Amino acid sequence: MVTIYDIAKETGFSPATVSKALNNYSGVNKKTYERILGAARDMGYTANANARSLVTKKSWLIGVLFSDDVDTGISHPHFSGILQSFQSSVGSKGYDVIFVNKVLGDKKVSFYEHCMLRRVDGVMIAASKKYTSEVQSVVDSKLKLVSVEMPYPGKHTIICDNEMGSLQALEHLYFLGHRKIAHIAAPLFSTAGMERYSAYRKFLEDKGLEYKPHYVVEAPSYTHESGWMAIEKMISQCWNDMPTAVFVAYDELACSAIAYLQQRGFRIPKDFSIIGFDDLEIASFTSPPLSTIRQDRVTIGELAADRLIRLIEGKPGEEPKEMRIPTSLVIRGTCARIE
Amino acid sequence: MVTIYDIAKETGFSPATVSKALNNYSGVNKKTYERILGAARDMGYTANANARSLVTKKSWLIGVLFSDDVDTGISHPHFSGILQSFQSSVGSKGYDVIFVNKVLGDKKVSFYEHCMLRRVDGVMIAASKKYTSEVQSVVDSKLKLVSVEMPYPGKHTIICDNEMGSLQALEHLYFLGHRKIAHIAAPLFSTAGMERYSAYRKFLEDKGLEYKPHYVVEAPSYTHESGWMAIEKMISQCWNDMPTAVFVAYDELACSAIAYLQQRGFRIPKDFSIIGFDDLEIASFTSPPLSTIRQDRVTIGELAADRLIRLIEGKPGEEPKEMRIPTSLVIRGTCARIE
DNA sequence: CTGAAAGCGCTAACAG
DNA sequence: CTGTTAGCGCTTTCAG
Repeated sequence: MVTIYDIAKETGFSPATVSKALNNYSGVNKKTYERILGAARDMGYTANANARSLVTKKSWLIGVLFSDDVDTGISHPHFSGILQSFQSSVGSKGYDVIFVNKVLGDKKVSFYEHCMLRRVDGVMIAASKKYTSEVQSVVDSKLKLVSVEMPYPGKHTIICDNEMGSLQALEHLYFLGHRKIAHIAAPLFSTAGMERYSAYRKFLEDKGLEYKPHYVVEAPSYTHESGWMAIEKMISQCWNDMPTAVFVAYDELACSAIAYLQQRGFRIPKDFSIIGFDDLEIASFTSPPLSTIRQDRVTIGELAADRLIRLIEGKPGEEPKEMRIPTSLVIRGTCARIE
Repeated sequence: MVTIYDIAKETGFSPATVSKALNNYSGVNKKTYERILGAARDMGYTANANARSLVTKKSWLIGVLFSDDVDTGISHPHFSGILQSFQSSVGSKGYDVIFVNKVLGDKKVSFYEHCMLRRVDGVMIAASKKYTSEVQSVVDSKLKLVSVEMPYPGKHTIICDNEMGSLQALEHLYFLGHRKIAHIAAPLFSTAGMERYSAYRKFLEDKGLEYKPHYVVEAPSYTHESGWMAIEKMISQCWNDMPTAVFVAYDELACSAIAYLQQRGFRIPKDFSIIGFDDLEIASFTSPPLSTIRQDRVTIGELAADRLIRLIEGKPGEEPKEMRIPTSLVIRGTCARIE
């Protein structure tokens, strides 16, 4: 492995000068600069980030923290969309992303310890569950952080405007003449689940519609099966008072609901109008394609990256606050005017 | 930031002993061990991975290399499934994963340079395109590596058995009585695209079926739109000699094809039987749900992790070779017996 | 079982 | 403009 000492020896300059040249410092003679860079290239030199971080106390590493469970795994389409955008944004500023896990080797290491071990410059939190002590320990620490799935007081939070989105969905249904609107909620321990449910309640109240407990089912998780169970339960408990439309808090649950209803012989949107939330890729592929609320994952990722880097680099940034990213209504084929 | 020197001072032992205790070395008195660990905990000590890596020359970092384009981005469902499994496997052995990009800060850094800068212990390559010099430079280097999307001679490759899968799909169609089988190929510059296409040709030959050029369309990319264009082209060029079934090399393309055909008034599977490849999540949500070939992403990720770590740790491992992971046929609703 | 000393590769004053 | 010196925090011989 070639070091700056090797280059120093080769070119006759001191390690210090070599370091300066390699880092594009101002006060270096053009000739020596070129001599050094030439030698570095010829000798196949690459800087050692570990050594550099040790002295500069900056790792150029950002930890991404997410729960290990299904909710926000890497392969979760919503989260991976945000991650993709976040990763490429911070990448363009020179930062690498590492995943922060609870498990590291045989030892179980806490999220916080993992972040410290790697001396990350900042953390992006994408955990969706209510305060767990594990996550809380990094929130309470001095680590710079942004959050993208749930708000933490006093911290930058870039999160979708769940109320706005829910209202867009509900207003759309209302506009189409629906008054008997049911709701399949996402797990209420998650921010998204809870906020969308609250917006549903608020909407009913604002419109003077009666809240019927049997019109609401909470899906136990964000999965396919969960959606299936939820709609099944809903149909059975609404048998004597069927809704005409259902606002489903998550596209994947909505897709399962459609599949279930169609299998039971109901027609979508003739018998039931369905509207989802998130605009996952699958929403385009159901038949009919799912009307839903789009979340701007690219913007969320970019903004989170921007805020975090400002925090890290001490740039004048806005005060840490909760930013709500607007949603938009995507009309496809699962909502019909009531007859 | 508390260091081992602080602990040494606090406990009265030397930094060397502290280090040994913290790392569970054998020759340490039980009493001192406990004293040191207690102090470390009380003082909120966390090791500095950068300093450690500098001396041990081991970073516990694994680079994941993928093309920046749509094909294998983090949010690509196939890739993210493998990544998820890979990440959690290596994580349990103490390794962290970083994404290796071409862009890092303002400078464009090559994949290889990025790996070197971070002194990664190994690399997982998930690029699907034919040899690009960028990727090639890391393949030709001394970096330990495994590949999961395309084979590199002399390197561990864990990849799905595309021929097996294609044959399963084709035999299924054949069994259902189809003889006029078309093929929508995935981009032929990718391993999967090429191998599945080759298997299609081989199958025709083995069955003594005629190869008709108008029965084959190559989708320009792995996207929704691309699938739409491909099926459109196919229908137009087959107008006088329609196939009864089409083997589509990638689920997402297949889903678009279904949507297009249905919109044109064709019935699936009555007018056309469709079978996909990969068993992405969306395959369950089309209507009818898509019959397809399942790839075992979990196994691929685990095996890749295992092989790479063996390589890194110099454990007795098998010779680097190409491992083909078996596929399985998933029968759902898009293939029917010909009438 | 414990400690002294050296050094991993690099940067950051501070001189010259 | 260039070099000297001193660490960053940790591990690793090698003595004791």
